[in-house]
This record gives sequence, structure tokens and C-alpha cells, in this order.
Amino acid sequence: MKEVRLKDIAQILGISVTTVSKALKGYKDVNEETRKSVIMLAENLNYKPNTTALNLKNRETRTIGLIIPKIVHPFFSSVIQGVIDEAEEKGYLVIILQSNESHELEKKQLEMLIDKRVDGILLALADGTITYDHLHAVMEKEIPIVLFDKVSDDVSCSKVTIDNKRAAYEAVNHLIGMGCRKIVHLRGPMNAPNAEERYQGYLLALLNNDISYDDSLVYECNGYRIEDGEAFAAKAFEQHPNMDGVFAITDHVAAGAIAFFNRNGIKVPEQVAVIGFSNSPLTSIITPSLSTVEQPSQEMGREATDLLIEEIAQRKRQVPVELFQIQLPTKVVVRESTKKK
Amino acid sequence: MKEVRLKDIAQILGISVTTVSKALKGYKDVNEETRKSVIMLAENLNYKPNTTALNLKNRETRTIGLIIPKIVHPFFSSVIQGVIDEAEEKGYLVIILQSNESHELEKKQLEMLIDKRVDGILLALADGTITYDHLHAVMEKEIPIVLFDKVSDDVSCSKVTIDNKRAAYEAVNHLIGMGCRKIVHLRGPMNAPNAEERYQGYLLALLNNDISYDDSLVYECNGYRIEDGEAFAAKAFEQHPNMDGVFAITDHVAAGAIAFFNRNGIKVPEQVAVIGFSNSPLTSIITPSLSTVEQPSQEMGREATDLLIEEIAQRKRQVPVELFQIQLPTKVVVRESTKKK
DNA sequence: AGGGTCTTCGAAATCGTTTTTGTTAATAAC
DNA sequence: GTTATTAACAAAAACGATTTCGAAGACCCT
Repeated sequence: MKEVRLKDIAQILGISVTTVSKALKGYKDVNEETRKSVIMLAENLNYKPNTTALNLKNRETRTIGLIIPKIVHPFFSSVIQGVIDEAEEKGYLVIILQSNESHELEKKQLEMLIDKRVDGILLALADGTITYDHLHAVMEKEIPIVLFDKVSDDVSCSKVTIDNKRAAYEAVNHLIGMGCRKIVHLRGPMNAPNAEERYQGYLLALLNNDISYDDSLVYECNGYRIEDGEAFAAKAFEQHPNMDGVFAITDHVAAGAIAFFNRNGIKVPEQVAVIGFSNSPLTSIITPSLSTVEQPSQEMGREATDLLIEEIAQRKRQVPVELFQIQLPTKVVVRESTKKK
Repeated sequence: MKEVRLKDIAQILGISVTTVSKALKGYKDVNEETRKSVIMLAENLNYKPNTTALNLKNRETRTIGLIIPKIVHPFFSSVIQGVIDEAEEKGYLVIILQSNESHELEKKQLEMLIDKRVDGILLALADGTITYDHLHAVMEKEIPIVLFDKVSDDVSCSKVTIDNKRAAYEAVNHLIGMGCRKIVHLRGPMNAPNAEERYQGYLLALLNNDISYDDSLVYECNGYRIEDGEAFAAKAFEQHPNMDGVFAITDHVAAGAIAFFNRNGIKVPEQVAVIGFSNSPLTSIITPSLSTVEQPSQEMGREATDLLIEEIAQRKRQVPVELFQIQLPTKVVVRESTKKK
């Protein structure tokens, strides 16, 4: 019924708890005979040290916290998997919370994790997060934290992202390589760093290919749903009937654009080539299949977890912590939607 | 730097740790004056009780474990969200592990969670799980456990599933209502209870509508990918060119069937109506959009969590635990792929 | 015989909190 | 003026493990 404790083993063997503990932990000041009998008995009774007692003693829980904006999302669920796998390999378990893109929730959950005494925290900032006091508070307490995907310069900690600018550059470059000259960019909000960086990549690709920049080709999407993509593609096509390419901030927006083109007899990719971002499952389901930029989501989870656990170890060893800013490489995945001719 | 402890407050105020604790917990044998000063100081120092110490004392962690076969999967990630949300509302945090459909991993992770002293466990059985000794071991230890989605009669604990038979019945009934008479069933493996139940629902629908059963219309899929759906649809159509309906075990299989029909000029739904299962995101993305059976995934997570936490409470109160077997209602979602005429 | 080294063990402190059981002094009761 | 009663506090045990510090005995050496 009750769990076996060191005390039980000690009583049965008529020795002290100390000796039992030492026998099990391989101390040398315990007789070979007693050592064997302790280990035998522990084995038979299926003794497992009480983790909560160890947590208290060692001041560690071997647990990390993970806060993400949205769980039901191909990218993030893939990140989760990377985190869990990597953590498990390193002997850590993962507590997951969802901020729902809300600043308030993110703050509250951060506090819950700290109360829970997790050894470290992984966090992808919520869209709604505009101040960073709650993060500074974490740093004050010297609790290791690593940001990923959505990060901020206002917080000095390790970070893992993709190289958004370069990724966008390569996507647009690919469109240009396919002969596109009048490329519409369906971009994200102005205040979103990720969206801004991708926009910069778009600019750079045009510049490097001697294509003059036309401000009116850039549309700021206020939503990332398929319908939003449809609406903005419609608007863009109305204003620029001679457009020949679309670089969309997400696959869903791109899929919406394709849906609009399909419905209106505009041939993709012959008349307009379309490329998305993320390599979400829908890319290979829609017709034509969607070219996109692959984000290494699982690797992002693994890498962030790796950094975090490394930092936890450094803190424990009282060694000065190193901070890293890792940018993971992306890859253009070419499918039908950009295969001109 | 260091966390504030009761001891610190006691020393500053020149009183004992006991009194500090009592003041904070509202015991009545402490003077109003001292009570106030303790609470004030605790507030100022931002005192938070050490959770690991409480865990040890109270023999509970207010943490539950969740083991699922696959994280990157719309259905399961939605279940996860339900679990996390419900747990958080009830003051519990969730540790998530992925069994990868492996019996071995499932067993190992179950042990990890027990070692971690979680208060209870939620588990969707892995496909690979064929024996249940590891679950019986959990029950021996009187650790609350609730199975969901994939369950087994060999384990006597609370369970949450959908009513697969009824769901399938309604799906097939819908096809029949649309005029289908020669309905192909792309079913799952013989040894999978879920697949078997859905098959039974298929049978019942035929029976109730006086449609004679034709064994050759049922195909056992050995995979649930889109390509598998394509392959089996091709095979079925070859053998039954006059087929007029498809009931597929999953949306992906159904999507594969539609892809095959589209490619071969077979009109969906006019010539063949298709219905899937799960209401996964792709249903509204493909053309024609896919009718399906909606599984209440988030509710399943919430319900299972609810049962688990209730059981934890009962165990704590030494009250005899009640076991429940809940079957959640499903709903046929009609889209283009079954709208004949 | 006294002093040194080993070997083998265990008491006690520690981690931070809660709760039972005293203890003291002041007040009320008769 | 002795005995109950009450108020306000604290010591100590408990949760289960680890680790420091001693202690006791055996043995060898001079």
C-alpha cells in the first residue's frame, strides 16, 4: 500500500537509515555484506527514492516549464515535441502552458511555473505581450529562461529563432528566379518583429535583383486565416492585375490567395506564382501544392531546450552563464505553386 | 538572491517560525498585532511558500501526467489543450509525454510519471500496446488513472471515449439519406477496437435501411495517410465501378479517396459521396470540402481531466472511488463531399 | 601501554513547511 | 487564595532523503 522508504529497509535489516542510503549510493564506508543485503532488499521491495524529498533536498525539480501562445497549431505542436523529446533524453520533464497570445495569461503562467519551482523556462512570447517586466522579474530571480520563435531585444537571455530576413530573402529570390517581377507581399503587422524581418528580406531580394520597390505591392494582413488571404489577394489583384507573384507571411494566407486565384480562373503558377511560409501540412494538400519556407520547428524546440538545460547546469556549477542567440537555417521547399513552365 | 522563507520572516520579527506559519494560515491562537505584522512583512518580501516542501509534507504535487501516442496531430493537440485548460482551472499543472505508439515507451513513461509522484495520470493507449500489466501495476499502487480515446476493457478505471459505433452509424446513415446504396467502407485494422466499433456502426446502418451487406465493399487500410486512401479508393473503384459512397476511417483516408476520384474524373459527390472521420483541418481545405464526423477532442480532454481530478479528491478523502465510462456525443458535419444534388 | 590508522557504522543537521502538543502568564471563577 | 480558563506563543515531530561529523572497535606499530 504505502511506498517503501529507506526507513523501512533500515528497520527490516536492523541498521540505520544512514547506512541504507550510503549502501544504495555507493559510499565506500559500508561493509560489502551489508551493501549487498541492502541492495537485494531494495530491489525486492522495489524501492524508489521519493522524488519530492529529493527535490527539497537538492533544490531542483528536474522539470522545465514551456509557455506557448497556442497548442493547436502545427508549428507549435511540433516545437512541443522537440522540447519534450530533448528534455526527456536529458532527464527532464516538461510542464506545458498556453498563453493564448495574451500578455496577462503569459505573466500569470510565468508566476505559476516559478511557484512550482521549475528549474528553467522556455517561452515563445505572446502577440499580446508588449512590456517585459514579468520577464525581467524572472531574470532577477536568476531563473534560467530561453526565448524562442517570438523573442524580444528588451530581454537579455538566450534566444532561438529562425533567420526570418534570410528566409524571406530566399523565398522571394526563388520567385524572381522563376521569372516573377511584380511580386505582391502579404505581410504581417508592423509591430511584429517576425513580420518586419521578413519584409526586410523581401526588400533585399528585390534590391539584389535590380527590381524597383513598389510600396503599393505590400499589404498588411490583419489576420492569418485562409479567408484573410483570399481577401487580400483579391484586393491586390484588383489593384495590380499584372502581378505575377505572391510572397505570403504564412501558408494559410498563401492558401487563401491560391483559393482566390483558382476561383477566378487565374492560373497558379503560370500567371501568378505563390509561396508561403512555415511548411504546414496544408501545403501538400491544396491544389496546386504550395511552395513554402520550411521552419525547423522540432529543431527549434530541441535547441532551445538544450540551451536551457545547459544554462541550468552552469548556474548549478556557479559558473558564469553564457548567453546564445541562435538562428536556425530555413529551406525553401518548392512545390507546384511556383513551378513556372 | 535567495528565496524568502518562514524562517527569515521569523528572525526579522523576533518570533518563531510556528507563529509565522500560523499567522499566514489564519490560525486563531495568534495575536492580532503579530498577525498583521507578519502578513505585512510577508507581502513586502513577496513571500511564496516553497512548493517542494509542501509537496513533501502533503504527499501531493498538484501535477498530473498525460501520455499520448502523438503530439503533432490535430486531434491530440486539441485534447492536450482541453486537458491543460481544465487542469489549470482546477489548480493542477500537466506534464506531457509522447509514447510514439510504442508499448515499451508507454510503459517507461508511466514509470517516470509515477517516480515523479504525479497525483494522477491520463493516458490514450498506444497502438503498440497489447498487454496491460504496466497499467495494472499503476492500479495496484492506487494511483488514479483515466484512459481516453484508445482504451481497453482489460483495465478497470474511468474511461472517456466517443461512441464510435453510433458515430459511424450516423455517418453511413447520412450517406444513405443522400441516396447512396453501394457504400464502400475503408476501415482500420481488425485488432483496433475503434475501427471495429465503427465497422459495427456501418453494418447497423445498412441493416436498418434494408441494404444488404456486401463483404467485398469493406477494405482494411494498413495505413492512414492520404496516399493510402488513394490506393484503396483506386482498388475499390476498380472492383466496384458502380460504387456511390465512401465511409473512410479517417479524414486523411477520405481525402486520399477524393484525390483519386478528382484525378480520374469521377465526380464527388454526384457520382460518389465521401465522408471521413475526425473533422481535421484539412476537411475544409480540400476541394470539394469533406463531410466528416466531428470528435469533441477538447471536451474529451476536459472530461477526462475532470474525472481524474475528481478521483484524486475521492482518494484523498478516503471515499470509495467511483468509476465512470463516458461516451461523448459526435456530430456529422456536412460539407460538399456528400451534398448530392 | 599508548598512539596511530582503518573499517564500519550511526546520530544529527539539513531542505521548508505544517501541526500537535506544551508552556507560560494573565484573567476569571469560587 | 487556590483553582479553572484563556490567550499567545514555541518546541518538537513529521514528511523522506542526503551528508557531515563522530564514535567505536580492530589492528598494527613502537
